[in-house]
Amino acid sequence: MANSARRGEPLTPGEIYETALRLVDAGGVEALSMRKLATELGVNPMSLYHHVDDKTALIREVARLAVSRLQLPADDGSPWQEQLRVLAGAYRVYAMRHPALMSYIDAHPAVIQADSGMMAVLSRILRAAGVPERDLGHTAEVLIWFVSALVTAEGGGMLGMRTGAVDADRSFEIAVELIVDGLAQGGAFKRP
Amino acid sequence: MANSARRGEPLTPGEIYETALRLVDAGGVEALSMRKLATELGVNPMSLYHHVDDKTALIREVARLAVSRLQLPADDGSPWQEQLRVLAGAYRVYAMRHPALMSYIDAHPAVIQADSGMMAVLSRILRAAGVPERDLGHTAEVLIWFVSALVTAEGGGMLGMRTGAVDADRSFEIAVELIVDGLAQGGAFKRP
DNA sequence: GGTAGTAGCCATACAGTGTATGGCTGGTAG
DNA sequence: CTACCAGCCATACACTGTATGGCTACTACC
Repeated sequence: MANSARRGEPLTPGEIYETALRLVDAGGVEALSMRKLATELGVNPMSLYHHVDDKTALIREVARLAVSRLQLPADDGSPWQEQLRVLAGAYRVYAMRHPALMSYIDAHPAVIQADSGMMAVLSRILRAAGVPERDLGHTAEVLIWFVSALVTAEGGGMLGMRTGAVDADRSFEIAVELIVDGLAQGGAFKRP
Repeated sequence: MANSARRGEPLTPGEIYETALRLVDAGGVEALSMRKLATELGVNPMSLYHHVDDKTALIREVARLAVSRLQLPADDGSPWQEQLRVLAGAYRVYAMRHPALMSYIDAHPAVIQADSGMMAVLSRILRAAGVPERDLGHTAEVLIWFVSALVTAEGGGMLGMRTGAVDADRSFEIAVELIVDGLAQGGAFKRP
């Protein structure tokens, strides 16, 4: 394997994705260009294509890398209401770490086919909340989109842009409590 | 005013925005380029700049045009639960007409500072639901993000991509009923 | 009526993008 | 020793947004 003329060692997928993630975090997805990434790595732009199919594949891998770092809370036996609050909080913290990437993922969710362990944890909690099996998928989907949109908006500084409301913590609290109350009520799952 | 060499009449903002909206609806925001738009209008690309500041201003105007067509239901005296369902449904129908643009607006809400009449209608309904004045802004914000994310996802064919759930109508129904129940419960607005 | 001003349009050019193509080099398998 | 090929790179193409400057024909004013 011939290594680079201007670098000591060959490129690794790891450093490519890490560096790309850094660029995205710093300037948004639109600030990530193959040329900038290459310069950052001290390498010719075309060299990247020996490790990555194309730019969309690169971003998908970067997204996967970020998602893999989502810290999911374990089942601690506490009531489902509390576990749901904790899960939402964890998702929020995670989103604040990569706001630009979150915004991209929201618009291109194909990048993550299976949401790592997120779906499993959420399903368990929803079952505990009494959501019937036939509505589990739909409900999980809805809740992920709800929370995802909200934390992405907050991370992108887009909260309060429509209404002037400014206290993000309060908005998030209201959001979570609305969901908890709605689930507890269970009216959405009544047999027709 | 010298009119075009290759067109009979001067460009109008109207036809520019209409055509741009058509392009966006057809191929997404990324399919809208100044050159394509110009060709579509039978005009030189640079001619557009006499009517539009730059591309982001163009998109903002296109978004405004689309938003102005949102059909908001009037107060018909029915219970707030019902009015909220109708409002959500109207938003959904509207979003399905311009899915690509919705996705863009969700990621760049700065394009619409004041959501036309949407905020007013929503505020009225929330007041009727008993949401205290100090939480009105936050709650409205949260709900708009909730519903907006969901219908954008549906319009973009991104629903079911995370969980495999496929019945969009059912997902939407669950979403709305969760919100209605949550508001009715009112636990989110209890004094600390 | 003549003239200055300008609205509208266009040609050219520049810096940037993703990536297809093909060639070089040096380590490794047979 | 030879063939192969992983890794890297130089060049090139089509595309993007838009800065600059020039042309033309209409309007406003003297």
